[in-house]
Amino acid sequence: MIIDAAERLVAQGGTAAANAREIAAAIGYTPGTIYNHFANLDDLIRHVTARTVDGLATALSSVSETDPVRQLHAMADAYIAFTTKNRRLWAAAFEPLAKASATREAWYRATLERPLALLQDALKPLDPGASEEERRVAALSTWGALHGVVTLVEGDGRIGRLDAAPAPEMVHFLIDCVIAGLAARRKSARRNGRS
Amino acid sequence: MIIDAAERLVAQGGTAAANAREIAAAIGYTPGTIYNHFANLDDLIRHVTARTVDGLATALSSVSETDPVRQLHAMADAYIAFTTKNRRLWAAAFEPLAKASATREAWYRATLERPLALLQDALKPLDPGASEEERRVAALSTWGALHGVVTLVEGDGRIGRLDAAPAPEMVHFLIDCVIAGLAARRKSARRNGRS
DNA sequence: GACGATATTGAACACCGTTCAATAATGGTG
DNA sequence: CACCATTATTGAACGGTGTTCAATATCGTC
Repeated sequence: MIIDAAERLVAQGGTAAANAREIAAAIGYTPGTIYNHFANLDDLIRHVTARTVDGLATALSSVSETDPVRQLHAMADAYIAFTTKNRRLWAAAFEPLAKASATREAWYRATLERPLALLQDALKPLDPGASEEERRVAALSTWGALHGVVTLVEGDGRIGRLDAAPAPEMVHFLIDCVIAGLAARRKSARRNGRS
Repeated sequence: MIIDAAERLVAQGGTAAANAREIAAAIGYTPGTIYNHFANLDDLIRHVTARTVDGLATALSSVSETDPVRQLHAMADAYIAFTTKNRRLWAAAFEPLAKASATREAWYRATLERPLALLQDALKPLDPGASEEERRVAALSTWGALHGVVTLVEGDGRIGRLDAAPAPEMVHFLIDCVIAGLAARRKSARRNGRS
């Protein structure tokens, strides 16, 4: 319930709008109550972020193309669609923590792993020879690439809104690059006498 | 002089440590003075960020390998080295603005363009047939990819510090992907009967 | 030395996250 | 039902923040 209210406020006005007094007012309580259920505001917003990440994972998992290349591109589109639709929620996920919050709790790490696992699965058919470790690196690199482009093109930090092509086009370019990169790796691995 | 002090404080303790009273104390003035020279704190930190971006551009421009592929990888290394060495300054560049600051002034946009232009030049030999526009997209995508990986692996926001290979390895993987992607594009362009 | 322009001040304002003793509501037990 | 222990909620307070602005000090120039 508290998380609901916080989520709504962040979605509307960013973390700045989701202050203790506003959240409390939104649910008819007083600020003190929040601190009986969460260690601090960062902790609360982290729960909001967990939901957001879960939402991304759901959005990504609802993509199901048969062709691996199409699948990857469709996931990239879903990623862009989700992050632009939930702009402020997504931005909140990357804001600095005032106090080092407990971002290492098992349940929270597991949440962050979900979208990563989906990406990893999608990459599998494109690089069948790779180890789990290699695939994880590829998946994280790909996620990072998507994230970075969105930040640079759509983000409104001190660096951001750099003039360029629309984000989807750039992201598709990068996806094609990753596909080409994986293909090149397979080829060179075969040349060096691997399985 | 104000910028100097702010830069030092951000480098040491992040933007949280660079508050008006601390900055003023560091230079022997009072908070009010800062507001005679800058519209607000965001504006001041933006000047700090401009310096940081300039520093990155300088770091990137000092890379000069003869082989284009080596050049790109060396630039990626320089990027990682710079952003990890100046962790807090770099993080400040992507923090949200409290009040929509004037991030669109010409001199500021020009500063942001500097590292991008260097990347664009480095990409030139790898995709000689591309238009300026295409190259800009490629450069921005590449920057985004680097940025995203660093954020995911080294960032300490609510999403960040995801377990993976060290950032340099992942970044080199991505650079190889971009190179492969550009090569693939050249090939397909030639196949389709281009110059 | 006097005067206008400029720079600096410091106290105040509104707001923030957070704490905690006091208070209210709750629920199980005889 | 009455009782009490447990739990939840409160609201006032504290120290901190960015920011403003009339009053003050400093400076350059004639």
